[in-house]
Amino acid sequence: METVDDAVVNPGGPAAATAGDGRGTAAPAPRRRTRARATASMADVARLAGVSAQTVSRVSNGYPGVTEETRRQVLAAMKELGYRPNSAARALKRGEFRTIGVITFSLSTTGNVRTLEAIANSAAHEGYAVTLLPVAVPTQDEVRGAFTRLEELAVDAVIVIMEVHLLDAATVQLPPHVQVVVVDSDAGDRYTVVDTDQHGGTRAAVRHLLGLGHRTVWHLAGPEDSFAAQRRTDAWRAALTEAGRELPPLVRGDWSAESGHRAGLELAAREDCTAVFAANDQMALGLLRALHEHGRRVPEDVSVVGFDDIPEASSFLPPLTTLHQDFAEVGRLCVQAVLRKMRQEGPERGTTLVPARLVLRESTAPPPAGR
Amino acid sequence: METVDDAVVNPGGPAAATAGDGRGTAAPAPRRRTRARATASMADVARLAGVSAQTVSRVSNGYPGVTEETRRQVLAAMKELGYRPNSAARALKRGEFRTIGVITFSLSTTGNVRTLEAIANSAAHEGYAVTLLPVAVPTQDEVRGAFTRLEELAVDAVIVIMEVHLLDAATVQLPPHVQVVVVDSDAGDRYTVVDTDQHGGTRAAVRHLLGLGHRTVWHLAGPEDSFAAQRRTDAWRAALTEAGRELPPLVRGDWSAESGHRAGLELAAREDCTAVFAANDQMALGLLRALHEHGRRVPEDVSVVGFDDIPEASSFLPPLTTLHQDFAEVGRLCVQAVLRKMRQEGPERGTTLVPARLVLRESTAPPPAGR
DNA sequence: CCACCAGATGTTTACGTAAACATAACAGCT
DNA sequence: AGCTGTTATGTTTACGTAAACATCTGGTGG
Repeated sequence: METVDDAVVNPGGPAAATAGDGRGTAAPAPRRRTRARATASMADVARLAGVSAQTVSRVSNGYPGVTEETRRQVLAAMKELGYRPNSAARALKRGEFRTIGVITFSLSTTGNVRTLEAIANSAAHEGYAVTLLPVAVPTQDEVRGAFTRLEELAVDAVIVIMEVHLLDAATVQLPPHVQVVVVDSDAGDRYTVVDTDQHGGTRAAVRHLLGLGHRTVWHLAGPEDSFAAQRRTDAWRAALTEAGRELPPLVRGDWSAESGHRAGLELAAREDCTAVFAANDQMALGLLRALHEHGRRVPEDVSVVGFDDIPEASSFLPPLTTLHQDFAEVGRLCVQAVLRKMRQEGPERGTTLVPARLVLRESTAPPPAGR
Repeated sequence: METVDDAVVNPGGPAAATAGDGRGTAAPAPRRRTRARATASMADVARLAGVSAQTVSRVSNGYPGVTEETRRQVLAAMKELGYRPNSAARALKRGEFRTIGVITFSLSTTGNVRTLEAIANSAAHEGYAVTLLPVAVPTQDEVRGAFTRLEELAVDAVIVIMEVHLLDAATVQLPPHVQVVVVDSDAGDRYTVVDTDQHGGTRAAVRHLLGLGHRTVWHLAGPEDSFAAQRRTDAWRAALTEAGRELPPLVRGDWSAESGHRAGLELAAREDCTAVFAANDQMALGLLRALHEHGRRVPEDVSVVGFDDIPEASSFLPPLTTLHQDFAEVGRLCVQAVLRKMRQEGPERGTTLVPARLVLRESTAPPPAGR
């Protein structure tokens, strides 16, 4: 073990003996404790390459002012020792971690997961790492807990994938330099927000169904505490009102297929319901099952449109017409926005919307003849 | 903009003027550049509380040997200054980051996501953060890239959620102290592995179907490069052989519902196929659609069993009988294992299996009378 | 021929924390 | 009283890096 350090001979430093400054007064060199180090440091590389640590630093960071010859030597030494920069020391010195924290509710919804994935990819591309801050239950306490953990965490910025009022309520003070970007929120006046264009997407769905001849469109809504759900509901109302159609009573689910099934039982019982816009694909799946169980055919008797375009949507019975969300783009924009804020190039707040695209499959058709 | 910083008044530090130590010999006090610090350090807290930085450190870490009185004062000072420990400095000093890296393929499969989520939760519970290392495409180059990024990353351990031969092939040298735990692999002889009991689960599925009276069981397999898929296929073969049944030809998919649909078209055409074990629920979904399209009823004509028990499985048409994977437990065990390795308490290698549980729903029944 | 410049390289220092060691105060005992 | 041990607290130092500053070299132009 000891041998490692001992083997590192001073490779003929330029006779630094004369450099005996006034410091080493007495004491016959108390010989630094020779411990076998797990990783090589700049000093080790410097010693082996016969240069100063600073030069190693310059090479490591690709700074100019190093001869090609010297650079080669340093690189060789790095390789020999298996040198890896110590990110902790680097972060301490530089005051930044090159890490983005992502705080989100349980990864059970497709949207969050896909967004997270895109964020991670974009961040990696920009040389940033992503630290995941899971929040088990969407209660204020939990959120506050996550933020408290976050406060001590090594991150330069935070992307929040959830309704922001929980964030507001959690009276946590982030370190002043930590930037925040939010998904799934309407707080564009206070934060930088990136989101799918819920309104436009919903509008496209409703218009598609009305265009097929349906008298009106029912809505299977998501949970009240979700901003996305709320926006879709609002947009649905607006689109119907604008078209001068009757507004059917709202049916509410909680995003899960099971809740879609429960709600679907209600809808299936109503003869006058010929078109349903479900706030996500999972609920649409449950709805499809409920309709099937009640002998109502899709799309002959009832048309269904979903939201999200999860990969399975094309394998539903029948394949689901739905709104495709470009999560990859949302994630990418989040990272861009947060980096811009860190460089103080971007605006402090404002909302960026990513369009949703209607994907036509086989779950929609004109209403039954009689209607 | 600037106002923010300017507004941060020094909250009446105890006239630190007298602290003019003996260092500044000549030069009329070059006055350290008075920059508005973003965060308070231990020294700041110590000054305000009238103690040494070391005492602040002790309080911060909950070490003993501090009077209740002193502790209170320090805590008050911390609160007043909004002190947050600097994790970079801490990591540098301690030589550990309290962070676990998770490297996985695209988060498109339920299993990976759920495992990741459980890992994140368990890690948070243990005071560890999770850094996500996304690998866009499962090529050696990509994996190597991820590991290279990882090498410079601030992590103490790595959990790999993917077939490990890619890891082997990627000739990357992790820093020696970084521990590794693997999911979805058979490399128990070289690594610490945690996984669902693919074999036991598959066996339960096959026995269930045989028990219902089916002559044999067909298998809709996952992609060849997935270890989990391979294990399920092997186990399916073993279970049939053991029962002395005929081994039908293998049908292969790629995990996706779409591939399940394609493969399902083949199966649906065969009259002698009355029972199918699909390697995951998504493919089972596609299979259900294909069977439906061919007028073959489930479960009356064909029985189907899936694997995973995704939340939507209970809303399939019909609700799917499937093997429930306890991803939460897998994730928890990964974290436990990796922490144990870090403390050098655990074995270097070996495999831990988490049982899969057969969930009976409505997609299985005895074969049609004639068969 | 020398002052001066630019580029390459070395030296010092600080980032914030916590281990190791040092000191001080005091209680309990002979 | 004097010794010993215990507890609370302070001081020094090192972790690995990189900015700031210092030094050295060789060339250029007056």
